[in-house]
Amino acid sequence: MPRPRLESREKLLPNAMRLFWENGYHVTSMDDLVKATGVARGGIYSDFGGKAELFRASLDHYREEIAAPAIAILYSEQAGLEAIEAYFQHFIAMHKKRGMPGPGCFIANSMTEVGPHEAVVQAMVNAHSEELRAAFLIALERAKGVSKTGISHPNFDELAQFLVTSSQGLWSYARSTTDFSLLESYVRILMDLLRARLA
Amino acid sequence: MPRPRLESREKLLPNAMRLFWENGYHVTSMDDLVKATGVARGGIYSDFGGKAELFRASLDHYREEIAAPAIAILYSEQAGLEAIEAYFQHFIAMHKKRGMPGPGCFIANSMTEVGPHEAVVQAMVNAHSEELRAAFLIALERAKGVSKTGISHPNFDELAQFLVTSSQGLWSYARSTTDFSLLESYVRILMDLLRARLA
DNA sequence: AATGTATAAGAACGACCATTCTATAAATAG
DNA sequence: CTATTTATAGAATGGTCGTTCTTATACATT
Repeated sequence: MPRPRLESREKLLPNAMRLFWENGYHVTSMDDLVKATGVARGGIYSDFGGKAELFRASLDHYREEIAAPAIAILYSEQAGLEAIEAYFQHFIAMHKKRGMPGPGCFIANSMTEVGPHEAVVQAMVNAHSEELRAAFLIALERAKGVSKTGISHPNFDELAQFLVTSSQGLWSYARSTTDFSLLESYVRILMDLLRARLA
Repeated sequence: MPRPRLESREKLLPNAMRLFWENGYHVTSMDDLVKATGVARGGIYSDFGGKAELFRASLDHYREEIAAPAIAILYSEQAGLEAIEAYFQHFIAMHKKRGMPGPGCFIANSMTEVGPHEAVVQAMVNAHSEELRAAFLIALERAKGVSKTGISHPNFDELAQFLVTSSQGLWSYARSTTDFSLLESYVRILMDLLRARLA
């Protein structure tokens, strides 16, 4: 006898994620969410409990649907440095499609806006950073494998964390500039620095 | 006949700046500002006009009182790379004093939270980034001067912009981690990469 | 066709917010 | 002392927000 699940309900999370991602937590109102998702107020509350919970679910959804496939690139079979470059190009291609200024990285945005005030969000952000750091480390060690070098190896653990930290800056910039080439330039320089250090 | 300017009024801007810096625009209420600054509601409105204008004035105050002295380090007489390292150490020392997680960079925070929704703020943020980029470029060219190198020079304009972009990530992280050594590690790796590329 | 449930639409509520306004005190100038 | 200006304290206002509640509708099962 139950009425079947509507299509709008299935798209609730992706649509909510997009709003929070683009506009942030505080600027996005429940009214915005109702209008953008096509789901009634009551539906959102019965499915998620409230705005804060929906935000957390959106962040989880981002990690699964957007971040995870990107991180997977770092585990691909290619040589280490090429995988790192592909990781960045993957995100940049997304911003090329959407136009600038872009939404940046939902997780990086949340780190700045709500992380310091919400322990749960902060934990999710840190978990993502740790995942990303581990993936960078794998790729870096593959790059080390083919190094013929002269100078001493860098500290790869620190270098992996550096890549995580540094790339957050790129996503911040993507939100504030219309100059798309800034993103490409960042990757060019980053790869140049890595190659100079590891070659 | 006029009543003299009170001390609390003079500290209005520094106190407001601190609140916006630590908590962001939306989380900071006029009530918070009244309590933290000791200035009556009416005083804030007659001096600045409203919350949005006070925020902009706070951002300007940050550029003058916090950012400008830091940027000045990049113009100091020391060799280029040492000036760049000193710039980062200066900000890190501030976070060491305050404890972690720290406030990050007020401008970087604003870039993420309000930049995309407020054209005036976005222009201020971009102006700061441009100043910082120019200062990094000067320091880099001083570093180039002493290079004895083998490989071709990097593109210094792009490299300066890379430093601006990358460092925004550092300030984001300062807001979300209690691990103070992450900041130091970032600078160690960054300097290591620069030295390997320019030496 | 009748029933029961899940949904939509939006009214209603209480809290909070930015802003304005009023009343009052403090301090200087004449 | 009086007048004037500047400040404080906080009440009042109007709007918006998140949340809850009510009513009506659509649909699958019986």
